[in-house]
Amino acid sequence: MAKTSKRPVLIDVAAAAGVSVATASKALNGRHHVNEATRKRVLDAAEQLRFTPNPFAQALNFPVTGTIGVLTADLSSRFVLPILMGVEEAFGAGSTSVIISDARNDRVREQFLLQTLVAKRVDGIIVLGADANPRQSISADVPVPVVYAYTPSVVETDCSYTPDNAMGARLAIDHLVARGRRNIAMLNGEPRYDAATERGDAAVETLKNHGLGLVTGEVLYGDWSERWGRQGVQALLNSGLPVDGIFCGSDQIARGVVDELRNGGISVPHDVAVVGFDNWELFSTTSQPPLTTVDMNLEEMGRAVAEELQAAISGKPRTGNHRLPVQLIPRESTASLARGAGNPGA
Amino acid sequence: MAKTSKRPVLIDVAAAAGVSVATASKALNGRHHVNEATRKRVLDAAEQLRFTPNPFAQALNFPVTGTIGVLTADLSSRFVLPILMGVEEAFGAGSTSVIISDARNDRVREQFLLQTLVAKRVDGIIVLGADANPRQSISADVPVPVVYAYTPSVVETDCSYTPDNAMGARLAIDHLVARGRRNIAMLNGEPRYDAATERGDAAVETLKNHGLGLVTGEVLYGDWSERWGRQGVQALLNSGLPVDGIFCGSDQIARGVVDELRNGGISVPHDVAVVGFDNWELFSTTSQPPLTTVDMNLEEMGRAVAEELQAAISGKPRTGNHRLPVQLIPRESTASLARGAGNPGA
DNA sequence: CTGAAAGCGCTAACAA
DNA sequence: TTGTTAGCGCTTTCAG
Repeated sequence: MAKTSKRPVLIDVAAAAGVSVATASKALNGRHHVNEATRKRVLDAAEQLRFTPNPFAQALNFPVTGTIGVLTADLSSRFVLPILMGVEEAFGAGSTSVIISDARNDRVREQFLLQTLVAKRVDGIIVLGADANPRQSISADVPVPVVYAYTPSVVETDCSYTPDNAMGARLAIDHLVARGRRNIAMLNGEPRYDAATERGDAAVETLKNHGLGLVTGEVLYGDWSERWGRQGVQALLNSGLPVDGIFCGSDQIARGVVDELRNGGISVPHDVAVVGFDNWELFSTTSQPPLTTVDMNLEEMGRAVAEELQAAISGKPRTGNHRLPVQLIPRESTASLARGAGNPGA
Repeated sequence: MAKTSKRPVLIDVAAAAGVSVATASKALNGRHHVNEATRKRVLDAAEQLRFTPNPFAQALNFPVTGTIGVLTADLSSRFVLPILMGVEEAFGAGSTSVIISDARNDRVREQFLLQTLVAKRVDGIIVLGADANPRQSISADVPVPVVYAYTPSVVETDCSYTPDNAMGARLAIDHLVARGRRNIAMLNGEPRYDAATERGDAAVETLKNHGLGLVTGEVLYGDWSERWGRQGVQALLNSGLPVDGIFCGSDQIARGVVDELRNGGISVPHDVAVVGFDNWELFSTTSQPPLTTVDMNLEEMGRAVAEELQAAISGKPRTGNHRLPVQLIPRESTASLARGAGNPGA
């Protein structure tokens, strides 16, 4: 019968190289005790036939399968995607494939997807949360290592990576103070999010270390919207307080703040310097002026989590919640007055 | 030696049920000629042992592997994610896993990832583009079916799904005309994108069918930004033309348009009705007023592409570029004057 | 209706 | 250094 042009398998390579499958296997895998000339012959044959080993057959012989699962709470979340990209980058180049499953904020669906991942024999699982509040642990439901990203697990011995929100607040406040601002207010997001409270608390503490306090006495909490940014500015203006710096819990808030200040005829950064949070470029770079903001390095977080999972899979698990350093991205909303377009005197 | 608590395998199930592996296999897979009582015993045993078949062993016996690859040009693209979600939804529930790889707009990297996917024995590949311009075909480089989404392949016999941009423009213009607008302008995106020209051309043609023409004589092309929306409005105002409706090539443009009209003291929708494109909710719903816009049903596209790939894998391939219907989402930016907050008199 | 045995493609003892 | 052989876990003829 006609030779159906199937993929070449190891036997074909072995035959072409005039050796046994065992030798071919060893040669291909760089194992010990293979004559260099023989190895070369095998490699050439494999090349010629465009042979790629069947990963399913390989997986059958090994405890690890070369696939990991990413379970997202909500794929459409703004914070999930950059982390996913980091994960993909860390694994994608190598021989590990990344299977994604999106729970769509549904616990039942999540449990189902988890079982599916386990059935597929993933070597490990990354859980990507959409907010910073601790979540239920899945580690006990699953026979493989799990690493949590953005959202930590409530179980302290699980391994999680979350952004260092406190560090972000510290950088922001230090920056404002270094820019000569002393009358600082904070317009924060929703207090039910740990991300908000961590930033708020750290801002207060950092100010205290500078011998300062918030000009409003306390952090102003609202939601994460532009609208709240605008409202907050209104409130500040109405209060008559001498504000010269505003630290916002998110770039969206900051965007509203900057817009409303402009509407009120107040110059940013000359009269008031503004710092955002997230470095969501859609807002931070198109704002007028562009926003100084805190970047959580989410892609980096993805990479870190990927490496941590790799380590756990190879038997070197780490535990606890790791705070990933953030960085300040200085832009014009806090530019030095000397260089700014504002009043050059003083 | 101690029984290391490994996963149960088929032999274990067979033993527990007191049958041979062959029978167990048949029972589990609903094959012919298995006594109902026996089948039940096997199923119970499997349940008890929490047995899940090793997919790698299964794949070794079947031509299909139950995994498909998604190759994205740019994971961070706004258009890619919704499609990916649709794909994930269509496959994720079933037994097919979705492996993602992000080429990051790098041809070399793309080729590499492609080979990796092939090496992993995916049953098929979905190529997710980030813009509407036709792209190079990969179908010849790869021994499995390929379906293109958003970005069609230049090869006409390849199978692609793209949004029906012309339909979107038609819906938008029909809607404006139905709202009584006769002096319509179009502020479009960059002309080097097919998405822009398709929308522009269809808008002109639809107006002609209504016995109308663009108030500016021709489509105004710019880029996809808010800034261009604002500039465009300025230009229209300066021209002194009696504009009462603006169709925008994107929601970002529309957002700029609405903002600038408001700054100019012109009421939306009373004086000028505005229609956007994309239904990017970040802009379309937060705009003041919220934007009537065209939704490309990208998640639906993801589902359609997934089904098409399924079909192709099971030997029923289709070819050609399929235009996916879009829909108009009416919001306040084109509300009826009678119901609007504007001048209630006529 | 059931089971023994072959084999999917590969790796790893063990001989030679 | 190389080849022979026995599996990995499963499905599937083919006898019984």
